[in-house]
Amino acid sequence: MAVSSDILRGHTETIILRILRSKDSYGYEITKEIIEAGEGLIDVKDATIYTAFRRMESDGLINTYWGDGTLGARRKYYQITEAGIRFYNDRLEEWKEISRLLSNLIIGPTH
Amino acid sequence: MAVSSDILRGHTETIILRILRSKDSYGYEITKEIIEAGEGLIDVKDATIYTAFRRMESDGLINTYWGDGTLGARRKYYQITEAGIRFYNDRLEEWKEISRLLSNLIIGPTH
DNA sequence: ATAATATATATAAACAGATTATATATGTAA
DNA sequence: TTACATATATAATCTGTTTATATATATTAT
Repeated sequence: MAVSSDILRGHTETIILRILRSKDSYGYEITKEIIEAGEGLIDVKDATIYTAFRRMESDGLINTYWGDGTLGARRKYYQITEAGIRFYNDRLEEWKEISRLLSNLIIGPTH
Repeated sequence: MAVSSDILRGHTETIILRILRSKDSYGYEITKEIIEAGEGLIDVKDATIYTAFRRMESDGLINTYWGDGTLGARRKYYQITEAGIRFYNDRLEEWKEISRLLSNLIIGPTH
Protein backbone atom coordinates (compact mmCIF):
# COMPACT_ATOMS: atom_id res chain seq x y z
CA MET A 1 0.00 0.00 0.00
CA ALA A 2 2.92 2.27 -0.68
CA VAL A 3 2.52 5.83 -1.83
CA SER A 4 3.12 7.27 -5.31
CA SER A 5 6.79 7.15 -6.23
CA ASP A 6 6.63 10.83 -7.14
CA ILE A 7 6.44 11.64 -3.44
CA LEU A 8 10.04 10.52 -2.89
CA ARG A 9 11.28 12.10 -6.06
CA GLY A 10 13.67 14.94 -5.40
CA HIS A 11 14.23 13.75 -1.82
CA THR A 12 16.17 10.57 -2.56
CA GLU A 13 19.59 12.22 -2.61
CA THR A 14 18.84 14.23 0.53
CA ILE A 15 17.78 11.10 2.41
CA ILE A 16 20.84 9.14 1.30
CA LEU A 17 23.10 11.99 2.38
CA ARG A 18 21.38 12.24 5.77
CA ILE A 19 22.15 8.56 6.37
CA LEU A 20 25.75 8.90 5.15
CA ARG A 21 26.24 11.93 7.39
CA SER A 22 26.30 9.69 10.47
CA LYS A 23 28.20 6.75 8.99
CA ASP A 24 29.46 5.24 5.74
CA SER A 25 26.96 2.78 4.27
CA TYR A 26 26.09 0.78 1.16
CA GLY A 27 23.13 0.39 -1.17
CA TYR A 28 21.41 -2.59 0.32
CA GLU A 29 21.59 -1.23 3.86
CA ILE A 30 20.38 2.24 2.87
CA THR A 31 17.44 0.77 0.95
CA LYS A 32 16.38 -1.29 3.96
CA GLU A 33 16.77 1.68 6.28
CA ILE A 34 14.52 3.89 4.14
CA ILE A 35 11.86 1.20 3.78
CA GLU A 36 11.88 0.52 7.52
CA ALA A 37 11.58 4.21 8.37
CA GLY A 38 8.78 4.45 5.81
CA GLU A 39 6.51 2.34 8.01
CA GLY A 40 5.06 0.45 5.06
CA LEU A 41 4.02 3.64 3.26
CA ILE A 42 7.26 4.41 1.49
CA ASP A 43 8.87 2.05 -0.97
CA VAL A 44 12.21 2.54 -2.70
CA LYS A 45 13.53 0.28 -5.39
CA ASP A 46 17.16 -0.75 -5.27
CA ALA A 47 17.64 0.54 -8.81
CA THR A 48 16.61 3.99 -7.59
CA ILE A 49 19.35 3.95 -4.97
CA TYR A 50 22.04 2.67 -7.31
CA THR A 51 21.23 5.17 -10.05
CA ALA A 52 21.20 7.94 -7.43
CA PHE A 53 24.66 6.78 -6.31
CA ARG A 54 26.03 7.17 -9.85
CA ARG A 55 24.57 10.64 -10.13
CA MET A 56 25.78 11.74 -6.72
CA GLU A 57 29.26 10.37 -7.27
CA SER A 58 29.66 12.21 -10.58
CA ASP A 59 28.37 15.34 -8.82
CA GLY A 60 31.03 14.95 -6.13
CA LEU A 61 28.57 14.50 -3.27
CA ILE A 62 29.91 11.07 -2.29
CA ASN A 63 33.06 8.95 -2.55
CA THR A 64 33.15 5.19 -2.81
CA TYR A 65 35.32 2.27 -1.73
CA TRP A 66 34.92 -1.50 -1.67
CA GLY A 67 34.41 -3.24 1.65
CA ASP A 68 36.36 -6.31 2.71
CA GLY A 69 35.67 -8.69 -0.16
CA THR A 70 36.93 -11.75 1.64
CA LEU A 71 33.62 -12.40 3.40
CA GLY A 72 30.14 -12.65 1.97
CA ALA A 73 28.71 -10.73 -0.95
CA ARG A 74 30.88 -7.75 -1.72
CA ARG A 75 29.76 -4.36 -0.42
CA LYS A 76 30.47 -1.02 -2.00
CA TYR A 77 30.61 1.64 0.67
CA TYR A 78 29.76 5.28 0.17
CA GLN A 79 31.14 8.22 2.09
CA ILE A 80 29.76 11.75 2.14
CA THR A 81 32.08 14.51 0.88
CA GLU A 82 32.39 18.13 2.03
CA ALA A 83 30.32 19.14 -0.99
CA GLY A 84 27.80 16.48 0.03
CA ILE A 85 27.54 17.93 3.53
CA ARG A 86 26.93 21.40 2.12
CA PHE A 87 24.37 20.00 -0.32
CA TYR A 88 22.59 18.22 2.51
CA ASN A 89 22.53 21.31 4.74
CA ASP A 90 21.00 23.35 1.92
CA ARG A 91 18.35 20.72 1.26
CA LEU A 92 17.56 20.38 4.96
CA GLU A 93 16.87 24.11 5.31
CA GLU A 94 14.89 23.96 2.07
CA TRP A 95 12.76 21.11 3.40
CA LYS A 96 11.88 23.02 6.56
CA GLU A 97 10.45 25.84 4.46
CA ILE A 98 8.96 23.69 1.73
CA SER A 99 7.14 21.29 4.03
CA ARG A 100 5.36 24.24 5.63
CA LEU A 101 4.44 25.72 2.23
CA LEU A 102 3.31 22.36 0.87
CA SER A 103 1.09 21.86 3.91
CA ASN A 104 -0.46 25.27 3.26
CA LEU A 105 -1.03 24.34 -0.36
CA ILE A 106 -2.38 20.84 0.25
CA ILE A 107 -4.37 21.38 3.44
CA GLY A 108 -5.41 24.95 2.73
CA PRO A 109 -6.42 27.81 4.99
CA THR A 110 -9.71 26.29 6.20
CA HIS A 111 -8.07 23.76 8.47
CA MET B 1 15.44 31.23 -6.08
CA ALA B 2 12.73 28.65 -6.51
CA VAL B 3 13.12 25.07 -5.41
CA SER B 4 13.64 21.98 -7.58
CA SER B 5 10.56 21.20 -9.63
CA ASP B 6 10.71 17.62 -8.37
CA ILE B 7 9.48 18.83 -4.99
CA LEU B 8 6.08 19.75 -6.42
CA ARG B 9 5.86 16.64 -8.54
CA GLY B 10 3.09 14.36 -7.37
CA HIS B 11 1.43 17.17 -5.41
CA THR B 12 0.23 19.28 -8.32
CA GLU B 13 -3.10 17.49 -8.73
CA THR B 14 -3.73 17.49 -4.99
CA ILE B 15 -3.09 21.24 -4.78
CA ILE B 16 -5.32 22.00 -7.77
CA LEU B 17 -8.11 19.92 -6.24
CA ARG B 18 -7.73 21.66 -2.88
CA ILE B 19 -8.27 25.00 -4.62
CA LEU B 20 -11.22 23.71 -6.67
CA ARG B 21 -12.81 22.27 -3.52
CA SER B 22 -13.72 25.77 -2.32
CA LYS B 23 -14.63 27.29 -5.69
CA ASP B 24 -14.47 26.73 -9.45
CA SER B 25 -11.39 28.32 -10.96
CA TYR B 26 -9.25 28.47 -14.11
CA GLY B 27 -5.64 27.88 -15.04
CA TYR B 28 -4.25 31.36 -14.85
CA GLU B 29 -5.82 32.04 -11.46
CA ILE B 30 -4.72 28.70 -9.97
CA THR B 31 -1.16 29.25 -11.18
CA LYS B 32 -1.02 32.69 -9.56
CA GLU B 33 -2.52 31.35 -6.34
CA ILE B 34 0.10 28.57 -6.04
CA ILE B 35 2.97 30.95 -6.79
CA GLU B 36 1.69 33.48 -4.27
CA ALA B 37 1.27 30.84 -1.55
CA GLY B 38 4.76 29.58 -2.42
CA GLU B 39 6.31 32.76 -1.01
CA GLY B 40 8.91 32.95 -3.76
CA LEU B 41 10.18 29.41 -3.12
CA ILE B 42 7.72 27.51 -5.25
CA ASP B 43 7.34 28.06 -8.97
CA VAL B 44 4.81 26.37 -11.24
CA LYS B 45 4.78 26.74 -14.97
CA ASP B 46 1.46 27.30 -16.70
CA ALA B 47 2.14 24.30 -18.94
CA THR B 48 2.30 22.13 -15.83
CA ILE B 49 -1.17 23.25 -14.79
CA TYR B 50 -2.71 22.86 -18.22
CA THR B 51 -1.25 19.39 -18.78
CA ALA B 52 -2.44 18.41 -15.29
CA PHE B 53 -5.93 19.62 -16.24
CA ARG B 54 -5.99 17.31 -19.28
CA ARG B 55 -4.89 14.35 -17.16
CA MET B 56 -7.34 15.08 -14.37
CA GLU B 57 -10.22 15.60 -16.76
CA SER B 58 -9.62 12.27 -18.50
CA ASP B 59 -9.37 10.67 -15.05
CA GLY B 60 -12.75 12.14 -14.13
CA LEU B 61 -11.42 14.28 -11.27
CA ILE B 62 -12.66 17.55 -12.78
CA ASN B 63 -15.26 18.89 -15.21
CA THR B 64 -14.87 21.93 -17.41
CA TYR B 65 -16.95 24.76 -18.87
CA TRP B 66 -16.18 28.02 -20.63
CA GLY B 67 -16.71 31.29 -18.79
CA ASP B 68 -18.52 34.27 -20.30
CA GLY B 69 -16.58 34.84 -23.51
CA THR B 70 -18.02 38.26 -24.22
CA LEU B 71 -15.56 40.09 -22.01
CA GLY B 72 -11.76 39.86 -22.01
CA ALA B 73 -9.67 36.81 -22.71
CA ARG B 74 -11.77 33.68 -22.50
CA ARG B 75 -11.55 31.63 -19.31
CA LYS B 76 -12.00 27.89 -19.07
CA TYR B 77 -13.37 27.02 -15.67
CA TYR B 78 -12.79 23.76 -13.84
CA GLN B 79 -15.08 22.14 -11.31
CA ILE B 80 -14.17 19.31 -8.93
CA THR B 81 -16.19 16.06 -9.29
CA GLU B 82 -17.26 13.57 -6.63
CA ALA B 83 -14.35 11.35 -7.70
CA GLY B 84 -12.09 14.39 -7.40
CA ILE B 85 -13.27 15.02 -3.84
CA ARG B 86 -12.57 11.40 -2.90
CA PHE B 87 -9.17 11.59 -4.60
CA TYR B 88 -8.34 14.77 -2.70
CA ASN B 89 -9.41 13.32 0.64
CA ASP B 90 -7.19 10.28 0.08
CA ARG B 91 -4.22 12.44 -0.86
CA LEU B 92 -4.78 14.74 2.12
CA GLU B 93 -4.65 11.83 4.59
CA GLU B 94 -1.65 10.49 2.70
CA TRP B 95 0.16 13.80 3.02
CA LYS B 96 -0.36 13.95 6.77
CA GLU B 97 1.43 10.61 7.12
CA ILE B 98 4.01 11.16 4.42
CA SER B 99 5.12 14.59 5.60
CA ARG B 100 5.90 13.12 9.01
CA LEU B 101 7.81 10.18 7.50
CA LEU B 102 9.69 12.43 5.09
CA SER B 103 10.71 14.67 7.97
CA ASN B 104 12.03 11.61 9.80
CA LEU B 105 13.95 10.56 6.72
CA ILE B 106 15.35 13.99 5.85
CA ILE B 107 16.00 15.43 9.30
CA GLY B 108 16.88 12.15 10.99
CA PRO B 109 16.67 11.01 14.60
CA THR B 110 19.46 13.28 15.93
CA HIS B 111 17.35 16.43 15.83
C1' DA C 1 -0.92 55.74 -32.00
C1' DT C 2 1.77 52.06 -30.49
C1' DA C 3 4.70 49.58 -27.73
C1' DA C 4 4.87 46.98 -23.65
C1' DT C 5 2.76 44.29 -20.32
C1' DA C 6 -0.84 41.51 -18.13
C1' DT C 7 -4.41 38.24 -18.88
C1' DA C 8 -5.57 33.60 -20.80
C1' DT C 9 -5.20 28.88 -23.09
C1' DA C 10 -2.79 25.12 -25.61
C1' DT C 11 0.49 21.53 -27.11
C1' DA C 12 4.73 19.18 -29.13
C1' DA C 13 9.33 18.05 -27.85
C1' DA C 14 12.80 17.63 -24.48
C1' DC C 15 14.31 16.53 -19.80
C1' DA C 16 15.21 13.78 -15.77
C1' DG C 17 14.39 10.94 -11.83
C1' DA C 18 12.02 6.51 -10.71
C1' DT C 19 10.55 1.88 -12.04
C1' DT C 20 10.73 -2.50 -14.50
C1' DA C 21 13.20 -6.09 -16.10
C1' DT C 22 17.14 -8.55 -16.16
C1' DA C 23 21.82 -10.30 -15.09
C1' DT C 24 25.27 -11.79 -11.85
C1' DA C 25 27.16 -13.80 -7.45
C1' DT C 26 27.64 -15.29 -2.41
C1' DG C 27 25.79 -16.93 2.25
C1' DT C 28 22.44 -19.31 5.02
C1' DA C 29 18.43 -21.96 6.44
C1' DA C 30 14.98 -25.60 5.41
C1' DT D 1 19.38 -28.86 -3.12
C1' DT D 2 15.99 -25.77 -3.05
C1' DA D 3 14.74 -21.42 -1.44
C1' DC D 4 15.69 -17.11 0.30
C1' DA D 5 18.38 -13.24 1.90
C1' DT D 6 22.31 -10.49 0.82
C1' DA D 7 24.54 -7.46 -2.66
C1' DT D 8 25.47 -4.69 -7.01
C1' DA D 9 24.52 -3.07 -11.81
C1' DT D 10 22.36 -1.16 -16.00
C1' DA D 11 19.45 -0.76 -20.33
C1' DA D 12 14.85 0.32 -21.50
C1' DT D 13 10.66 2.28 -20.19
C1' DC D 14 7.50 5.37 -17.89
C1' DT D 15 5.68 9.78 -16.53
C1' DG D 16 5.18 14.41 -14.59
C1' DT D 17 7.51 18.91 -15.43
C1' DT D 18 9.75 22.27 -18.26
C1' DT D 19 10.96 24.64 -22.50
C1' DA D 20 9.60 26.54 -26.48
C1' DT D 21 6.23 28.20 -29.24
C1' DA D 22 1.68 29.80 -30.94
C1' DT D 23 -2.51 32.46 -30.48
C1' DA D 24 -5.60 36.27 -28.77
C1' DT D 25 -7.60 40.14 -25.88
C1' DA D 26 -7.25 44.08 -22.34
C1' DT D 27 -4.76 47.64 -20.12
C1' DT D 28 -1.08 50.90 -19.20
C1' DA D 29 2.75 53.84 -20.45
C1' DT D 30 5.32 56.62 -23.79
